[in-house]
Amino acid sequence: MLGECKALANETRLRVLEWLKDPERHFPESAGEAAELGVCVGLIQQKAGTSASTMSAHLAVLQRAGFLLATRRGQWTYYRRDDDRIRAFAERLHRDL
Amino acid sequence: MLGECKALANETRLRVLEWLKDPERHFPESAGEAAELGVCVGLIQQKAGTSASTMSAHLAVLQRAGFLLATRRGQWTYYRRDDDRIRAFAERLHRDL
DNA sequence: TCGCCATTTCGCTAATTAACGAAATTACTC
DNA sequence: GAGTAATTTCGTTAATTAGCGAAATGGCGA
Repeated sequence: MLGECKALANETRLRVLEWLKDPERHFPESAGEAAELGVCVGLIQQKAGTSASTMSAHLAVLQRAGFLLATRRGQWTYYRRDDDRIRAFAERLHRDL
Repeated sequence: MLGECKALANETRLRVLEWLKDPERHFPESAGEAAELGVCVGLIQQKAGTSASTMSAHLAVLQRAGFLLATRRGQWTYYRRDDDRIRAFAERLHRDL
């Protein structure tokens, strides 16, 4: 609960979660192949306007909180939403908050 | 959204919200009279083990986020949950997150 | 009015979080 | 195996948040 809330308590991380709801729309460069794998760090970092290392840390926080899934494919790491766990968290909040 | 999440991103504040779900149980000293008004700062502060000023700041954060309602009665300020707005927030999170 | 009590505000210090660039790591490509 | 590109880790600095005690405020009651 605390970890999840802390993960959401940051502008940049909220925006990333939002973008990943519709990757096609927010990352048109990322077309085709890796659509269901998610979006690679470089593109997210570029769109957010942060350094690569900063974005890497943000994505790690979101992953540890259970909101994102990461898949390493060669030299790229693709991130996508873990909608099941996001929904589960929202429901737990609705029950317990 | 950000403000609400930040408000929840703190152990002490989460515990206060939890306690106020059942004031009778968690604040038996506060019996009777002011039951529906809520619980005064002093009792909450004492239970949490913080200074009065620290708790005052936490309660202000929760109030600004819309999770608590405050009623000043004489020299006491009583806090209680704003369950309507808490529920509304949980639902918005369920929709938008 | 005076003094007291609960609460809030102020000024400050410590802890946590965010950010960067440089260096290290990982994994293709040649 | 060497070179290259993407990502992560490391070390550091800046910004935000949490905490306290002391002082100020607001309101009761003698």
